[in-house]
Amino acid sequence: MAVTIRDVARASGVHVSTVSRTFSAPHLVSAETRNRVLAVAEGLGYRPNRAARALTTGRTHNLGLIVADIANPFFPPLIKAAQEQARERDYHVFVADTDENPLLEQELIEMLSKQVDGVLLCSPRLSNRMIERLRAQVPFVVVNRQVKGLPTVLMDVGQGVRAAVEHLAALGHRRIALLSGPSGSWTSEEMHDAATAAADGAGVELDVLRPNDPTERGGLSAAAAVAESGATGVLCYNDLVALGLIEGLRERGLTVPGDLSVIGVDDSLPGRLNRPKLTTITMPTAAAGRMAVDLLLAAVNAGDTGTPTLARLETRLIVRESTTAAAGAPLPA
Amino acid sequence: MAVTIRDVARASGVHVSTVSRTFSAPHLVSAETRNRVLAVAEGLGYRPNRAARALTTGRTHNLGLIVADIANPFFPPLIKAAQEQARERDYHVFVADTDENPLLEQELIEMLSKQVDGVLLCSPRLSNRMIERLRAQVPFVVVNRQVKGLPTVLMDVGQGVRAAVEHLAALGHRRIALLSGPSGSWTSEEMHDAATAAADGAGVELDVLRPNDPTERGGLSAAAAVAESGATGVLCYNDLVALGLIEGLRERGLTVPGDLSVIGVDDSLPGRLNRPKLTTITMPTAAAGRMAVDLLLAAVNAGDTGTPTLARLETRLIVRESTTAAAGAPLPA
DNA sequence: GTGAAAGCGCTAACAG
DNA sequence: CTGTTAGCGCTTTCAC
Repeated sequence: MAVTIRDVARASGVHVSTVSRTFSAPHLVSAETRNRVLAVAEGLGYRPNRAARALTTGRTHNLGLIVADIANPFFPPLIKAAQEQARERDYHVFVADTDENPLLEQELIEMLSKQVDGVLLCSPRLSNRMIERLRAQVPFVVVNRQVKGLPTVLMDVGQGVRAAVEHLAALGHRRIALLSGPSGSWTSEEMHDAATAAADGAGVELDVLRPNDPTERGGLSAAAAVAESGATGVLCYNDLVALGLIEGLRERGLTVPGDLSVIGVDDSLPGRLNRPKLTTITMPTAAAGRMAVDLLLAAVNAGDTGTPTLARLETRLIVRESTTAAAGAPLPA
Repeated sequence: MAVTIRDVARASGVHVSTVSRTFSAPHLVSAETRNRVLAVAEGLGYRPNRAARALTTGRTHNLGLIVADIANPFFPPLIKAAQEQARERDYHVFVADTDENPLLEQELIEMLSKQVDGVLLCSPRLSNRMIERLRAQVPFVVVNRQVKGLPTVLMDVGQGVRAAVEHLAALGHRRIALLSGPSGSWTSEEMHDAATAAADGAGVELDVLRPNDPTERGGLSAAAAVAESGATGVLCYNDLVALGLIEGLRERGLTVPGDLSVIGVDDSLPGRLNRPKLTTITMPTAAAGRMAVDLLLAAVNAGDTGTPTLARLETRLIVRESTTAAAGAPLPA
């Protein structure tokens, strides 16, 4: 067995509770005793057992982070930022991948609930009803979806989408296609609404197309429909879809941005490294991860009272190389 | 407070120990009692508290997974596979990012050690000495580095590197550059040794160049050196470096594979999506993640006795579009 | 097959 | 400021 509080107490000639206090409420211990205990603990290599502590305090100092797909380049920066922020606040984080499967998501939440002080739900696939039922078991913060009454971190794609549509319109594109994402995706709905409004405002046509899949495969298989739509500008659900689309268009002899202008979402690594460099909408995923951790910790420590917070993070368009003036249209001044 | 074993006991008219057995040793309970307890537990929404269980059993059913950089596309598939494998075996996993910082790595291991049954160390930056010291606190499995006496999962880059060098030689490249990785990287050493031997065997020149950084920036800033080296074939530490290099070369008016052939390592998403599609060496990261979990669990359950295991996973060359015959050389039959 | 009792490592009143 | 006592939720002998 590892060294416990009892070993330290014995070796430093004090009672266990004094050792306990040395670690969890140092100011209640005389400097002299404290130093002695600390020295002994150090020497013995003592580490408080957090699980045991959790049993009495009711605080595990652990968080759960549940994402749909770790391998989707959208998530790693968020995961990285979240676990870093948590660590700085002395929390550890369980990361679990639901494989886009709502049932698994629910099961994971339930399994984890006893072991964490709160759960970060990123782009959950669970129904709102289910989420509201589960919240009795453990505090949540939801990222990238709006659930009534829960603290939420939203990345305001609408902003970026409007800018994107206006950008395309300014380049002379009169017909724009929107390759939207999986049904049930909050982001996809937001994009749809913002794009519709912006297209209306800019006086351009908007075709809404639905790929199978929020990945390069989805984009690839949507290429035919895009080509037939007559659109010269395309806004994609994410960078992966955009990259797949570009590939699919190329297979049809269409070039980007020569024949069509394409815009992605996420500002992901593959998009930045692609040729042409992808024009895209930034998603502040790292900031969202940090903010979500802070909101969760606040909810945990405040005991879930108070108005549920809603953090809206800004997105913006980054113009790179995959968009240019429509054929026959003059470059804007 | 959540519902405990005591609530279930009371509600089903049995002693707590019977409820306990129903969950942890069902065969010791009569079918009748068991069903009743189960039904009551279900109704009450009871979930065993794993932390409390850990206190008596000494098994947390948690694992730690420590990686250098979650955002590096090499890791997400490994993380995903590892946590999935763990989940199937009823384990949860803490994921922690060390930011390539050995001190942080050590601290994370120590903090996590009491809370997990074992730790997966991926591409650790810690010294061997330190790792050996820490192993007293918690069982390890090391991925992508060889530490004497510890269970290890290695991806045999050497294999792929030999194939890569031979591939370049067969295409008529007489001078090959190796853009190796950070010092202290086991993979980089392996690549170096294998490349040297293979170049020797194939009768081609090998230049070894050291980029700053195992990322696209490293490749970008190595472009000048590569161009000056006179090499017509380049093997890079990873896909990111390769992609950065290609970009840097292009800025110098050099095209790939027209002027130089470039090979990466990892078979990562950005490489697959790039144009030209990157010729690369597969790293079976997902398999490594699964295998590492199994080795760790075996070590944990065997009590760390027995010969430390060494799993060597195969790598292979995937020829895509970034390599072609050297200028003036005929395509091989 | 089930109950009683002790204890895992730690914290939290309560005394003193 | 420090020791005493009880107990967190669960498992595990040991009886019966």
